Amino acid sequence: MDVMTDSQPKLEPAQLGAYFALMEVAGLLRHGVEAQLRDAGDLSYVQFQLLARLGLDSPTGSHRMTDLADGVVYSRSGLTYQASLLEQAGLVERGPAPDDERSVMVTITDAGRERLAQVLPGHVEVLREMFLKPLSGADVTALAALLRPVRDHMRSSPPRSAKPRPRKGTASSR
Amino acid sequence: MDVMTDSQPKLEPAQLGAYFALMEVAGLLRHGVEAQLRDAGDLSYVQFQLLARLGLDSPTGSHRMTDLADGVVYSRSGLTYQASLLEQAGLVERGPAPDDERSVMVTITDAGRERLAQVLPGHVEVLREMFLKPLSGADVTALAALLRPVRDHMRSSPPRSAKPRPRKGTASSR
DNA sequence: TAGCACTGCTTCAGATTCGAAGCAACTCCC
DNA sequence: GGGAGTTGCTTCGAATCTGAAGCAGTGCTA
Repeated sequence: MDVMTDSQPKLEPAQLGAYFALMEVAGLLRHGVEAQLRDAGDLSYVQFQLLARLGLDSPTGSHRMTDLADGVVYSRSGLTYQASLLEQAGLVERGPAPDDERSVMVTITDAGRERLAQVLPGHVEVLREMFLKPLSGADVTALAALLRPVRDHMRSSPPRSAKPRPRKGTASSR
Repeated sequence: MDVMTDSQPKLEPAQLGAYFALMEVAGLLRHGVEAQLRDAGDLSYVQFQLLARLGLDSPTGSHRMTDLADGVVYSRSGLTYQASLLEQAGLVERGPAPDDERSVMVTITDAGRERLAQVLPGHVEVLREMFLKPLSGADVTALAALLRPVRDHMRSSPPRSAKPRPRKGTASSR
């Protein structure tokens, strides 16, 4: 529009509106879902996401830790923590990966599937009530179509779970 | 299979897609923004949101605690915590409200405005880079238009910050 | 005006989160 | 095959978030 389109510090109202609405919707939705999950099955949102990813997404019911972390956004250490909790609760099992000794395969157990089935209907209900209610079928499709490219873009540009690790040898040599 | 359309526990793929994409985009975006804010001005996301709300949204630069909490989604106690931190840092001031002795008015200070101005350009930059880049102008408008009604719906249905407080008198007696 | 329920905020203990550091397995290149 | 660098996960300490409980001011009613 004007001289420089590159770094002007202001955003269009629509851009700001989209940003704030997005963050607020996600926050409120997460809050609502979290409460339901706690009531229905004593699961945190993260734990539910992990179970869902294992139980619904994966044919084998297994995933590597890193793959799970990438999907759920959380830090590696946070994932380790939650995976431990799930394992203690008997909802998942952790074992070595067949082809890479470093990796840990997380597998959902029958109890895990059961728990998942137990909370899913209520989860969907909350989703419908809070999120989907004010949207038409076309709206939902449009929304998904708009967000998907953004997600893909975000996934690729910053190495989400692999930060440039500081060189081991602190020496600046070479 | 689907005798009843009301409570069937399954969602359309588009619905699930919209849901997951929404949550993941919001999560990744928040992550990115958080890192930038920390680097540029040593602010957490919440602290930034509070400052932004005070400095940009409000003509007077003041808000009641509760109004802030509603906008930022977080729990009341979390807000108290963050407000304390901001006050310690000299970025806001807390004082009594003129007409209600219970309320606490939070006001942004000059230092707060300065800090806000300091991080804003970078913040916008991250937003553009992560969030707005894959979207056309029309896309952004459409996205905002789709999310706004959802946000309004969520804001109204559950009294977000006013939970039905358990009666003081535990006695169930009449 | 006294009594009583309600609202606004804070305090508190516990749970969850993160980044940095560390250990072990893998890969590449000579 | 040996060594260096890389990757996968865990441990650790510190910061943050949350819900429940508590204190104080307000408004309504008799």
